[in-house]
Amino acid sequence: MSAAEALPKHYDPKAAQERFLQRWDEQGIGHSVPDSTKKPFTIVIPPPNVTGALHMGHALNDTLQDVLIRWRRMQGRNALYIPGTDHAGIGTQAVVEKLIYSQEKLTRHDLGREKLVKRIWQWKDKYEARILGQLRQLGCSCDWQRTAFTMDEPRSKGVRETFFKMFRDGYIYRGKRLVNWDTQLQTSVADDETYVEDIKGGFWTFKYPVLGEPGASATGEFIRFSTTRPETMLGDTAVCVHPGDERYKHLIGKKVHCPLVNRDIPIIADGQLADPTLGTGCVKVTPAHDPNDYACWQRNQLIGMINILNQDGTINENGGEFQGMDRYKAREAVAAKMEEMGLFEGKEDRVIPLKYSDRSKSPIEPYLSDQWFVKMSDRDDGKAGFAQMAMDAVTSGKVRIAPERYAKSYLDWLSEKRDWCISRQLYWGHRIPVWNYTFRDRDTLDDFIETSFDQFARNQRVAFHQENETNTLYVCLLPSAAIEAVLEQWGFVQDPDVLDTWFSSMLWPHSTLGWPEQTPELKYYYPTDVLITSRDIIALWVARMVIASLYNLGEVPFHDVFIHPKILDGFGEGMSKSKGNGVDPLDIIDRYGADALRFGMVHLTTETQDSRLPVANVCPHCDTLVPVKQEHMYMRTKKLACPSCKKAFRPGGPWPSDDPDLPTAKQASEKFELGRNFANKLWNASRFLLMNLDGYTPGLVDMATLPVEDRWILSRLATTTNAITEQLEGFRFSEAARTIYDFTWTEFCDWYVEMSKNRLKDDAARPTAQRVLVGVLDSIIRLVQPIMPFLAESVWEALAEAAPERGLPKPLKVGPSAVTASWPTWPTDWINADIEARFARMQELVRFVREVRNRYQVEPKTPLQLSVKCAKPVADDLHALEPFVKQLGGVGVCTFGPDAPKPAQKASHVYADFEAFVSLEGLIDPVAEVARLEKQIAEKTKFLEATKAKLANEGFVARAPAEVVQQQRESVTELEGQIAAMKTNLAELR
RNA sequence: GGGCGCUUAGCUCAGUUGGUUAGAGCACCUGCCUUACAAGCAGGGGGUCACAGGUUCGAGUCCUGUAGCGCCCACCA
Repeated sequence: MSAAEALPKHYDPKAAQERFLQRWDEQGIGHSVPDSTKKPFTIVIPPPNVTGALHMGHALNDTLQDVLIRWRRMQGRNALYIPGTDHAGIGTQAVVEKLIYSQEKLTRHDLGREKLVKRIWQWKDKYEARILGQLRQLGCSCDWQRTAFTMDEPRSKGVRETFFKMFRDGYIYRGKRLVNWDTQLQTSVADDETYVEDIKGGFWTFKYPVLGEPGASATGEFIRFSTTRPETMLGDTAVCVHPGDERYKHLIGKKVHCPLVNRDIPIIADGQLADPTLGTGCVKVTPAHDPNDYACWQRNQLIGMINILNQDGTINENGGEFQGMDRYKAREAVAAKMEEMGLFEGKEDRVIPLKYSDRSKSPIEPYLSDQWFVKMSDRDDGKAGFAQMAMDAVTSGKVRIAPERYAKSYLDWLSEKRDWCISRQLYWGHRIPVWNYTFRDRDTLDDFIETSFDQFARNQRVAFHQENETNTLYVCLLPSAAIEAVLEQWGFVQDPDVLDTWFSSMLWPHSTLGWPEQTPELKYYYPTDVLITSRDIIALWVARMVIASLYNLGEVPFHDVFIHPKILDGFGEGMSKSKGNGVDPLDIIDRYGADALRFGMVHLTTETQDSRLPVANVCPHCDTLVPVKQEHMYMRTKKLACPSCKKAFRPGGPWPSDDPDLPTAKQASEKFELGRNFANKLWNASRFLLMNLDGYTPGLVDMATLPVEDRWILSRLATTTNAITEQLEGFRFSEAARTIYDFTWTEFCDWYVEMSKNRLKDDAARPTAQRVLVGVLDSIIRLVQPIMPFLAESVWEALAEAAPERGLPKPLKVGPSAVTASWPTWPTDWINADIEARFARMQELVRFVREVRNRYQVEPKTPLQLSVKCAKPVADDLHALEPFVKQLGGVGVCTFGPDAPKPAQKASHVYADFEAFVSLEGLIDPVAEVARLEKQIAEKTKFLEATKAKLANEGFVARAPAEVVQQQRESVTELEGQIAAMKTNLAELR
């Protein structure tokens, strides 16, 4: 028994993964070093958050990246795929804080900054390892030696440098802004870190008494307004009406009295804030606690702004008698007080949307707070600001976004040119490198700058900003322990905040290459080639990377951005932790193999739409697939009974088990059977070859002397190779997967391999057949390697033993690994339309024979009289049919050629180039055959009429392309011939 | 509210600049353990391309509108 026969009948992905992951590590296939003789190809991973494990979205993203990397590497590019993770400030801190609280009942305030950060680093180490492990399991050929983390030493340097430069150049400024305040975590959160939920709330209507001329007392008139948050009345600084609203026109400019805090506030007109068609048409203005009101204040700054909240959500000293109350208590108290004063007009219940913090799940308060900002708008000197720079990069084509439509979201978002709040009130993150000191008065400050501070004023590592309103000096430093020490000696304190996570991720394409150091890597690999990511972070991340790269290096960070689809669950909803409908990629790898997972991912990556992934739980007791139903989502179902074995289990998913005795199901999805089956098919085709390679000798294959099937498969191979190359160039991943699948399965396995069986038994034909078979298989392995690397490597290894010298047309000694093999290219004249047409005729003949077998239900051993009258003889090609005819077993007499005899009682089949007859003697009732023929004639006639009608249409003949018209004409001729032949046969049969 | 998509076979999806009778995988039916593969082979059934208009010689494909679904952004005193 040969080694080939010892190969298992099924491809074993687990064995392959184990074996080749280790070997690739040893070979260091992903490791890349600058090499001026080769062109680089670089991709940086969108760093997954260290909050948790990879999900299917990551699997998709990382697969696509690795496909491009592996493909370009085969094309001879020096491919670098940089792996890494993101510290994900709020997310990670929240997860760890929650964990610590649940286990030890300690808050971050109990622990303090240093201890908490230490604990988060431990968490990070654990999850980073897990993520990188998953990435490796996926088969990603990353350069593990270049693994980066957004908070490691080199990346921190980049952050510090960038912040310093931006501070120095005036792009970073200190501002008081309204932020989403999480009163529980006591931090501001970004808009994208919040979600909105409808809750039952109240809708109160109150009135303020209108005052007369300045200083005068109440006029007796009232102005009515409504609110869902009465407590904010403590911070009202105006009431606002629409300038065109006749009801209130006479009141504009007058004042009302706010009795809660004993304050007189103006009535202003602002068309953007007040809508005369809503409610009373009048709104109270609380600039410090409402985004719209804040915007109104920006337009009308004279009205002032009053903050009424403490950081923990209680009312501060500006709230008068309500000071110290929680805001929700104060809401009721304020409403009661107003009622007491007779200023309450009514309350209705109303469902109101309330913004929540994604992390703490507590309601967000709009809160006035001191923050750091990056200026996005255009500069005062008229030069393009950051937002404009990023827009120009795309409109000029320096950065191409695919699919194209996403360029619009990118441009739309940037065109708002909104400044970016970069400070976060957290411990976990890059500490803001600014020290400040607030002086007693302006003179003291000026004096300090002139004297003491003078030693730093021109220091290249120091930048400072003097804030005159508060007499505060802000000093930003590049790392310098000495200067820090001096500052602290003077009483300066470092800003307690950390930077928004995106501030470090925006540097990723260059910080991973060592920037700000001028490393050889930066010089060689930068700019990177392609960025692949999901559409939800186009604005947050992609745009900012463009900005940061242009600012730091004057170059775009990448030339192409590919936005991949979103993976939805079986019901069309996005996968998320909160819905509990996620899938662990490792479950899929475990069941179907990494190759199948990758193939599935590539296959679903179409340009137009997102893809649903119906999921099933695998019963841990009996392996039955139990489809996930919608009601299992949102973690509602914690226990399921297997419909087959009746035993209980917990549905699979990303949430932790709270019942250790209940086994957890793994998850499965039929979608990955496609890839698994394909892997198996290719595996078995390889097995077949290996079993038939005895006596294989490498040798030059001469195209001119090859039989038709060889020339056909090579023509198809060349076409397929070209197609896949183009598809990958255009990020048409799904098409590439389908192309290699169809070629391998249908053309190579179903037709070519079958045809080769006969030749392999013929001593004269065997050597060439072996060479072509091996050559084509070798090419298939190469074409499939980027998508299914473990499979490719498995087959490569097996072939290396049996046919170490192979390839078309001239065999060469191959290298040790499919990963480093070259991407195929072929002579253009291999593509041969005539040969393909000839072959198509043969396929038709074969299909006829098969149809006969199936239609007439011939018993396997019953001899069948078959005769094929070829109108255009293809005698030279007939040898290729033998395996198929033989395969049918029952065909006794089979005659081909122009003079093939017609049996007396026969079924007839008419094709474009031939007529075929099968003797019906003893098989079926001729009456049925008559009926079949009549039906077929009717169908063909109907189509013929339709075609003729088309040709009779002057518009069609005049305007359709000539070749289309010609096709129709040929179709008519052919149909007429076929119908005539059928009629003759019908007459004979009768 | 603004923007972007989607709606094609029972399910999941393809469908090039409009052009012969709209495809695949799974599922289904029939027959096969044929010496690579039953995770397979051969054959077959199944679609008014969401709906209504329009442009065109010709529409799954282009335009307008309607309905349903999804995503992004903004907002809701």
